[in-house]
Amino acid sequence: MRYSKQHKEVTRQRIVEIACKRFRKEGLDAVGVASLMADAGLTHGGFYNHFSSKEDLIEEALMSAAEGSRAESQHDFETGGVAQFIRSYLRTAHRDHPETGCSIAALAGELPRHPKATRMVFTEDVNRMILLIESGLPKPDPDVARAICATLVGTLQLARAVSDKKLSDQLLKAGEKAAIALSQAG
Amino acid sequence: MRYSKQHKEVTRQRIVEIACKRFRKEGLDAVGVASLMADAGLTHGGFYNHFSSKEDLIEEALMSAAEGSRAESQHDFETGGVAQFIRSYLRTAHRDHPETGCSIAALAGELPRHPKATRMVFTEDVNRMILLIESGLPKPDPDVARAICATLVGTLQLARAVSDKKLSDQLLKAGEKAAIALSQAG
DNA sequence: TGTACATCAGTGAACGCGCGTTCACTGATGTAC
DNA sequence: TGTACATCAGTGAACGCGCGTTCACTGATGTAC
Repeated sequence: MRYSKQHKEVTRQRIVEIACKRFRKEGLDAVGVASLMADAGLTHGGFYNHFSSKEDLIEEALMSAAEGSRAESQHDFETGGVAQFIRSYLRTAHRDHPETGCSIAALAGELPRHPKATRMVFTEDVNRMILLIESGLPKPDPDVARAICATLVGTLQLARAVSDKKLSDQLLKAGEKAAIALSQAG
Repeated sequence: MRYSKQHKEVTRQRIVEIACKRFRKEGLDAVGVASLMADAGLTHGGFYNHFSSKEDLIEEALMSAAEGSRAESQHDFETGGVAQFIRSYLRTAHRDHPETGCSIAALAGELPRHPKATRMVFTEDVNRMILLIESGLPKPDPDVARAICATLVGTLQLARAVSDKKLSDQLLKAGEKAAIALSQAG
């Protein structure tokens, strides 16, 4: 079955989108190639028509996830500055839906064990997030932006990991308060 | 071969200790039962004489890791207060040696996908770390302690995940500065 | 004190399963004549 | 316009491998007599 011109690219994008969501929700290792392709309505053999390896797809998915988040983040900054971005990042809906959320928070824990190339894509995303935060500070300071980034990521991760819902909510609130204080202190 | 009275307990502790290190370094999923037992000088079949499942060992290892860190942390607090604890937590040696470091930072990313029982042990550890930080604050405030905890964990995770050594060092420095500022602001 | 036996930590083959990857194949459609 | 052929996205069986777990077995030593 030969397909129309753009067909292959459309399929490829569908796979990347699905991977992008499932990686953030289930983790990089837990999502298998076969299960991913089944989700896209295909069989696993065709995977290698689109990607040279699973690691290759991971890189693509990381880039795609970052691109998706950027639009949302920039909207927050435009409407309410860095404080709005912080509140939006640490809202309970973000904690409860990693599949559409920040890939940095979702995947930071797995990345140290992945190849350099993958970590470089991730590092790009981290740099972009730091720059975005810095640009929203009353007195731009890269160190403050780095610390706010780390606070947001750490808060979201802990809020997702603990089994106590009350503590999880408290972590989000405490992280929000501290991140906003840091952003204003400069 | 029948062994002396304490022999079984000694072996069990050896397995827990090795697991404790390797889980933090390689991740919970990446460390297999067989490889773990080989590291302890045993074969994999005997594993179930000591633990009911791999998840059971994970719980044990989490408790053991937390206990090990506590002594070290308390020493930091006694000698230099919360500022010393923060500096010690964010030193490059801690970033570079997860196997002997904080299990919260090392495993937070994997925990959301583990059973409730495991997450409860983890939550206990998080609570203890928060209480320890709070007790060292000039004006004890649980929210400040929670935020500092999140900042430390997030900073260490990002510093470990990025591929750019310079950025990694900058993150540690920025996190340290911000965490100390938070601890003093109360 | 000497012997027979019970104990049980540790062994290693085997279980079913899912993993990432390879590869010979299919067959609908675009292209060349 | 009609036919023969090349293309190539997608198929599905198969590869070797490691996983967590089970189980019949071993054999040195503690215990009972």
